[in-house]
Amino acid sequence: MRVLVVEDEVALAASVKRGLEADGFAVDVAHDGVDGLWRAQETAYDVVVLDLMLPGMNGFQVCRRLRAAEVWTPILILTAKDGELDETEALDTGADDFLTKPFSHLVLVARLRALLRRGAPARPAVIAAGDLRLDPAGRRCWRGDIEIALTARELSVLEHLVRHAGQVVSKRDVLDHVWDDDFEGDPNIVEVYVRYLRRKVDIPFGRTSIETVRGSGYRLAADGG
Amino acid sequence: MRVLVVEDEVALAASVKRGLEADGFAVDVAHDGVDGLWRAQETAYDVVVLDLMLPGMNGFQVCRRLRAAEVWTPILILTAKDGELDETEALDTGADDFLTKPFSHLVLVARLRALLRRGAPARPAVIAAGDLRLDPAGRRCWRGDIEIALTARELSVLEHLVRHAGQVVSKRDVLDHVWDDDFEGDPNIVEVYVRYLRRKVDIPFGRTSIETVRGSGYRLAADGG
DNA sequence: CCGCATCCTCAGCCCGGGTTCAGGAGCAGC
DNA sequence: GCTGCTCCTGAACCCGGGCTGAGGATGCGG
Repeated sequence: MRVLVVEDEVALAASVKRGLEADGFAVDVAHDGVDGLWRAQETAYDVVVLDLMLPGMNGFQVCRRLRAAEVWTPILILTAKDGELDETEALDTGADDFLTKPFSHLVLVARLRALLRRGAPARPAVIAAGDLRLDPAGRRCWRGDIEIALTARELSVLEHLVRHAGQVVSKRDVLDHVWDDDFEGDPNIVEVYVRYLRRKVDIPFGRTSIETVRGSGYRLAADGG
Repeated sequence: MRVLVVEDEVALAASVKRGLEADGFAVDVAHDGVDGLWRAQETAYDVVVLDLMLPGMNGFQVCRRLRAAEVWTPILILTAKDGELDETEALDTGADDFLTKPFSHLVLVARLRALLRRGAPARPAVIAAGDLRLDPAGRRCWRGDIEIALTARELSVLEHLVRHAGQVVSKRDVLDHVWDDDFEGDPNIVEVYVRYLRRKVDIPFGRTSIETVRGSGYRLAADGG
């Protein structure tokens, strides 16, 4: 695991480096924002530890620039102040976690490992069944290269189907996962949305990805039909 | 995707609910630990967001109880304090991730999606007797590589036979396991379905996997015929 | 305020398939 | 072979799950 530590306080940087190396990390250190930004772009680090207060370019800027450059390496922000503003701003700039100084070595390692466990955020985060792709975060959907316009509900229903591709999901199941607790309407709504979906993702392409399993529910073909 | 938010601060809960709904989640809210525990057990949520500081029962307790009750829904813990103890303890009690308040909406959503992505890996769970395979969850059946279309009843009957392959199962037994308790119709129905099955899984393949044991019942050949 | 997209309701239709039934075939004992 | 079972088989009935089109309600942007 390769870590980049961007920290201008030499003593602290050295201490962190030593600690992390003892825990089996390979550690590089940058002492200012510009250098940190450069290294983070040039090298495929598994995680970046980024101080906020830096000479030249501060942590926020580094973070934003990295994300702008499509670098999605997990970033843990270090902040001296315990200001709410710092924290929210840090996370809004695309950081994945933050830690307030002073911090214990144990916590730092725990958080780094947590970030690593999650792995690179795989920003697109699309799920797929065959050539039917779906980006839950971006609320988009494609059949092959063709993007399909889906409404929020349609996409939610399809998302649930894609996440269980190959398995039969009952209408009750869809209802429970896509609609609120307090939905007490006509369960027929599921059939209606399946129909909407078929009209958009199957029929125009001459496919049959959403199969009806009479008496049980629906099944999205694992290969997308 | 169905989310349960357990959070006693009404304003925060409402804000989170609104935010998540805008991102296409179906959100239920519980305002104390007892309610949260109850709902999380009763409903198949895809993920639970759990505040630590709760009236009645705190987040740790809720988390531990859920795991003790064999509920493995991913849990994201929210903590106000930035205590080292909180974090490690949270992960020890079976939580899957934690987030320190205040947090940005973006980060919350990103983490929830990360948890969902890790979600249940869709186990195949097929049962078989020789080259006769059957996927109870997917409601599908194959003889070798050839898929066989079975109706719900047919598949239920065959499933019971496959689960007892090599043993004789009586008609009464099949009736009891496949049909409702209150079924008081013609027991001949079992014979009828055995016939349907033979027509689909045996005859076209020149096999005899379902043997009649006169006076006792039927036996599915352990090697699939 | 109007128009449009989205979400949901409703009622009618169709057909798959679960069940029943009656008669025929096969097996066992005499 | 005859009798009395059990089991097989084909056809017919009919219920209800699933599909569909139309239209009302709601909310949002212009």
